[in-house]
Amino acid sequence: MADVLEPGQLNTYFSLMEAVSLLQHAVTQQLRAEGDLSYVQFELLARLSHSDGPLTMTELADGVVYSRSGLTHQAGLLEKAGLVTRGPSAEDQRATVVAVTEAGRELVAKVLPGHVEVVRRLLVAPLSTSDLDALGGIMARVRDHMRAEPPRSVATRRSSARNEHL
Amino acid sequence: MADVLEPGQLNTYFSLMEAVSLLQHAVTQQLRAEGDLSYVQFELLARLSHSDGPLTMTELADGVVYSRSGLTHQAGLLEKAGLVTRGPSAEDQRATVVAVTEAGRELVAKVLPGHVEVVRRLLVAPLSTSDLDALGGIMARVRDHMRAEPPRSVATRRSSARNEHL
DNA sequence: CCACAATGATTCGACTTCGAAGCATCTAGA
DNA sequence: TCTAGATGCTTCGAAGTCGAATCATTGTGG
Repeated sequence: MADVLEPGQLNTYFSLMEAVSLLQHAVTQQLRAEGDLSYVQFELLARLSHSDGPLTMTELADGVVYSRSGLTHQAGLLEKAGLVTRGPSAEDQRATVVAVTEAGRELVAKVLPGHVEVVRRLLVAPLSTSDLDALGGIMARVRDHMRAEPPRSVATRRSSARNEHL
Repeated sequence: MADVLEPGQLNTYFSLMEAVSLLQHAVTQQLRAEGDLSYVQFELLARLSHSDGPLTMTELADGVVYSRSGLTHQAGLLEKAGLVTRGPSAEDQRATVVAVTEAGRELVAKVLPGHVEVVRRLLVAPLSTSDLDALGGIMARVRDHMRAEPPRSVATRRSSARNEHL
């Protein structure tokens, strides 16, 4: 293990960060324009739409934001917009369960095609099928590795399960 | 929209976004802990340290932030911290040229090893050399494609290019 | 039953980022 | 020269994120 990275490895890191930054900016613009949603809001709605039932705030936060307060804020906005509902949990009075409303599902369905189109145009289009397969495998491995790595005192009070899809 | 993305392509996109989000969060923590710098501030200092001479605000902003006002704010903070200097340009009275100070160079030198170490541990470690090479090539291609792609309603008023709409 | 810690969520303040509007300067054309 | 538009940067307000502190509930030990 070398102490210093090869120059090419650093360049890989920079390319990765800049490309994703550009992609993130593009999809953020699209979501704001077509659905008046932030990227996080879209992620939350998509997660709720895809889940079987309502989720608690903690389950919903996992993997989307790095602070609970941020989720509280966004969930409040989504509730005010009529896209989700919040209510007390039956089992645990401390917990708040969040459910997507019909309007929320419709909004996701409305903005999803445009979202996918942006991804297709910016990420999929310039790559070959084998490139995409390779990228998918590589990033899944990196992601899993990071999830497992010691959180290093990240303030997220980790909960039990980890969601896989979406 | 008959040809939506393959499920695997969408998963590639999600893996990419989540992995980079985790990586970004990790390096941000490291920079804040070891140098009291934000990621953008570090990028600006690194860019200035690496350049031959001072840069104008516009040159400095290119590729780092998506708004000029954000750069103005950060440059002000860096100047207040004594890490950069700002002064009028000789050729163009409108322009502000930014130069890194010795303290700025020293701070970059101080935090860079830890920064590289985080990247090595989270991104490089779980991948093989060939994976890294492939990733570098793929992301460089994606990045270049996005840079060329048009509809960046980004406020980057480029020197020679001219945007038609919006 | 009663402290007391752990857990789920919210409130609050500080910081960052962006977009629109504004000011100053440069440039091109009549 | 004079005027209008383009360009460089800053100011200002709105929105988002995070961390620390806080409130409420659950669980545990005496």
